[in-house]
Amino acid sequence: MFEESGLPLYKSLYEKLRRQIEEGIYRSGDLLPSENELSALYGLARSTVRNALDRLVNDGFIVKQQGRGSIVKGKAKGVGILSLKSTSSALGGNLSTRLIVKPEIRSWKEAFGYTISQNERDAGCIYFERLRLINNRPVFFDITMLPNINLPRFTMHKLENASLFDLLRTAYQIEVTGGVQHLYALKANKELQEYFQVKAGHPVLQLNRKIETNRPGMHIYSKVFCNTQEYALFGTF
Amino acid sequence: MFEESGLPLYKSLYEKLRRQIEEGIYRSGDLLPSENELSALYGLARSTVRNALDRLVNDGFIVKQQGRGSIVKGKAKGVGILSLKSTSSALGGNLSTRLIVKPEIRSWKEAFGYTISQNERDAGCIYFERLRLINNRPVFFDITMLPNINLPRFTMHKLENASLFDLLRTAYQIEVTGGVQHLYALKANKELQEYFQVKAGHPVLQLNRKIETNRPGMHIYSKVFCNTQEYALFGTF
DNA sequence: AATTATTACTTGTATATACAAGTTTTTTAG
DNA sequence: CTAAAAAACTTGTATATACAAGTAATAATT
Repeated sequence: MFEESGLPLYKSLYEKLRRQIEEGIYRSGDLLPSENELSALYGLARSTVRNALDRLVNDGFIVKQQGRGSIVKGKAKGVGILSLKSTSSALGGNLSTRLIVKPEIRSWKEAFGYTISQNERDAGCIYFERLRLINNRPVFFDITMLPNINLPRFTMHKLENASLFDLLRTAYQIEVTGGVQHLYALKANKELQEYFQVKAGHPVLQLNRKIETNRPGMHIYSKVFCNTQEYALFGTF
Repeated sequence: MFEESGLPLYKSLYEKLRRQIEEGIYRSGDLLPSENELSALYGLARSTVRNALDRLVNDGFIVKQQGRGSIVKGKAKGVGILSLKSTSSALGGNLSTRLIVKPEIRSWKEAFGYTISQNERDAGCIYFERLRLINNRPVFFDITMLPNINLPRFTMHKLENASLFDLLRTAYQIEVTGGVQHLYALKANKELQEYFQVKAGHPVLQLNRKIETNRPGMHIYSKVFCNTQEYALFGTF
């Protein structure tokens, strides 16, 4: 079944099930086929199936219950805090992104207070700024920096919506393994007042993150400002 | 070695290694004994050792590197956002907690906008409020609510520092499995102005959380206000 | 018909084995 | 002494097997 993909068997099964959940083939509350059924279906040992399911549990796609089965949750865990959600109504397809600074190669200046390694400094910095709008109203302003290590044609990709981590995972096999984050509440400065169309003194949420990946020594540095008046910064963990 | 504990073997090993890391027997950067060594040391199959190590990886205590070994990180992942850290200097032993409302049994009114199940409603609500001070200056004010299900003598325990989750894990075998959180920046109201000793208009960070546990249907509801002027809300993930 | 006991099915725990892939140390060759 | 090759480690992937523990469906009993 999975022979020619080059990926490990458990990873192929993980991606297949993940895709099926994201495409709605399995819906929230559904039971996945049992471990023995998946084992027979794809000709894998039960341990291999369990390895794939363990990762789906870790990523928040399913929960398991002894005696019952694997229950689909339907949505992935966020990366720390990343996802966003309306405080009032469901967030439809009204999310848009405006690139303030298109992805470009720079030299490193600073990384929001986090320390960067010599490797990262030598590689140079991919830098971009985005303003995100919900229903055409600006809600998030974020700055992202990452080292330019083995990322051919990165600046060619569109960086819209929340696709950065999907792009890194599917195109470069880079996965997020963890990180640290710092949160502040502050008053909007002039730049943010302009971006968010708010008055002086308006409270704004600031989120700084240093994100670890499965590439040793490669981190993603991110700074997000959020106008939480109508929309909250939302996350699952 | 672990026969009489009643716990599964992999869990006993997990707890043992976790304890050793937290007590500083293994320091950050150290290598744990290899899987084969642990296997021989405690008379366990390598799979069982790997099960324990996988959990240590998930909890952020170690990272593994193929060909090298299991490298100790030394600090656990926070529960979503929970830990706190000074923005200027290292946080010494100067953290103290003042119980504003001692743990008491109430009936449920609301749960910070989150929906609670009928089971939880029937069980009643354990409620408490805490003010946390760093160097005798108030920084966090939090309200916690959880259903009173099979928690004998809970209100007898001291709830100081960040011990709630340790208490639940060690005394009641309750572990956090995930959750959702919402973040806002807002201006301090009169109550918070008093608690934090700040002026009107001061920006304050608010964090609402619904935390899932390994007990199906049991959640912890938490609301935290934070004065981030000197200390940031800090978390690892 | 309702209750109880049994059975079948589910995930959880545990062991044993084998080889692949990556890293470090040791040995060997120059 | 240096550099390459080999060996001896490490974790990663994969299979096969067995029984325990929890849940759901079925059969038996009252």
